Amino acid sequence: MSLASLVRKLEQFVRLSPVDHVILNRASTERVRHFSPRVDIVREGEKPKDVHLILSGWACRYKQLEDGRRQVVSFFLPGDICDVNVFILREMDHSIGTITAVSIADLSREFFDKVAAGHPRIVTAFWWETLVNAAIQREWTMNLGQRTALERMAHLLCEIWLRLRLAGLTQGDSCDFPLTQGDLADATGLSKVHVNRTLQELRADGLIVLKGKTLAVPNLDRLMRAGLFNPNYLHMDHEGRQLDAVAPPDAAAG
Amino acid sequence: MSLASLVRKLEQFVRLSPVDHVILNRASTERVRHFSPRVDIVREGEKPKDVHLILSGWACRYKQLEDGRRQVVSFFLPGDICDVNVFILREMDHSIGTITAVSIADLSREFFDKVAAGHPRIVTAFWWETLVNAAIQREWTMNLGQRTALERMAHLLCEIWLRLRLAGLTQGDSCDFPLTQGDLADATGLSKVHVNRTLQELRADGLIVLKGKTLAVPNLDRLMRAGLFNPNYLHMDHEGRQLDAVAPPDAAAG
DNA sequence: TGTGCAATGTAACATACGTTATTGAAAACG
DNA sequence: CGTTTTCAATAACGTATGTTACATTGCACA
Repeated sequence: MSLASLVRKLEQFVRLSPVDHVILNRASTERVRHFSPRVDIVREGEKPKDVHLILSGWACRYKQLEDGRRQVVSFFLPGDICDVNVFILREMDHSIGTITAVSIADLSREFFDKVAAGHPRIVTAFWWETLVNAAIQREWTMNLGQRTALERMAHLLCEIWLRLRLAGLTQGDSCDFPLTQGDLADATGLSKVHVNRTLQELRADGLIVLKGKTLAVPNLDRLMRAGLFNPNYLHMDHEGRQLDAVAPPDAAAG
Repeated sequence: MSLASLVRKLEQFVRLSPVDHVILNRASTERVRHFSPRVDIVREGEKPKDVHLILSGWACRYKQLEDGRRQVVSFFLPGDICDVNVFILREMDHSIGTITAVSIADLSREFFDKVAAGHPRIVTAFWWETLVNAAIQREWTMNLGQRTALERMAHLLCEIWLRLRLAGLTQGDSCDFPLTQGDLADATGLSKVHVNRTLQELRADGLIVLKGKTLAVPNLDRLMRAGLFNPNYLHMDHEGRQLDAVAPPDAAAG
């Protein structure tokens, strides 16, 4: 449906040329697939073939132990790219599953080769995406290692909120929120029961309004304080800073 | 001192040309700096300028909350590259500090530009390094979120052991191990006291011999089982699989 | 070659969070 | 349109791990 979220996000950081837009647009409409909620897009152990761009819907990366313990290690929102250049690796070390119904575009190795050879601004934008994803993963490590249940949950909600907002998917102080308490448990390393307790506490403190599949954040600052949330790791502070490409000019001659 | 660990690691994955060797060799001898144990190389909030290659010694990435809680989010061993292309970002979202005395080579933006323009095998190797680091960070998320203290510690020790072995830094079943119990606590999200208890238990089970600054692993398989350790995420299984570059042939004409 | 400081080890006690179980309310479904 | 399944809510109870405190060892350095 919407390549808009990706472009909106990337352009926050690098100004893309008209040709860049055409390239991205073509790539994201050529090979589109649709998935139901709660199914796997990719499974651990498979050979990675294409890179997936989330066009609509929510998905997650997760890992599982033999005894069934499951950890969600990241969420994918519209506009997110699963892993630039994953096909370099021989096999997947994790699975990717949908939360809601999802449409994705499959981006081929050839697409990335073409980008690498002739579209340095997109290369820079993809490196930015890669570095931010790494930063998010580090922050999750911090979240699980050091924060209490309440802080952890507040932090996660702040992150999702800001990422949705960057993708243009919030309306006023509320947004769609399809995660179940079970999903939140798998993502925070807490039990479902304790997730419930924690959400009750956040509600009681007036930090969130969560009902059905809608989340409202009446006061983001307060929620951020509760989660000891420092947005620096999302590297969103780039308004007006329209970088030129990182690759040298001559590489752009393709 | 030793560029060897980096080259050894990368060549596990991609065959580098003689010219590639020269490039890497020059980059890693030009701008070398030395640091004492327990000092910061980079601080959160600073503008990233160069990329750091660890030539010798151990370092770590860490994040800290205002109240002092500290999480080590990764360890750097000889041959590790801190973050390919970090200078794309406006400021660091974490700090990098030494554990032991450390020497690093500073790799400039120009170096990466040159590599991107004319050395596709190194580009591939750097993407591999980047993707593996991301996989390691995900596994840490899993480790902190789902594993018990004993599993977590065993898992961490397995990872360090295998990474050291890949870098050629183990001798038989033992290796240098400069981490204090405090470091292990910060990395595993456990208290120092509980780290001590956990190490005692691993010792009692004959899974490790840890004394002074030396670690021995008498039976890696048993330690791996104790940590529910699946090495797939390190993507080391590439013997004989000498990939050609990912970038298209024409880009190699530099 | 002591002497001081950092690192390790241990005990007693506290608690945040997990587990199991049950209930009611929504969704999903045939 | 009833039936089934999933999800949320809550209670009672259990435990892995945290906290505080102090003793011991080891090592850097004067």
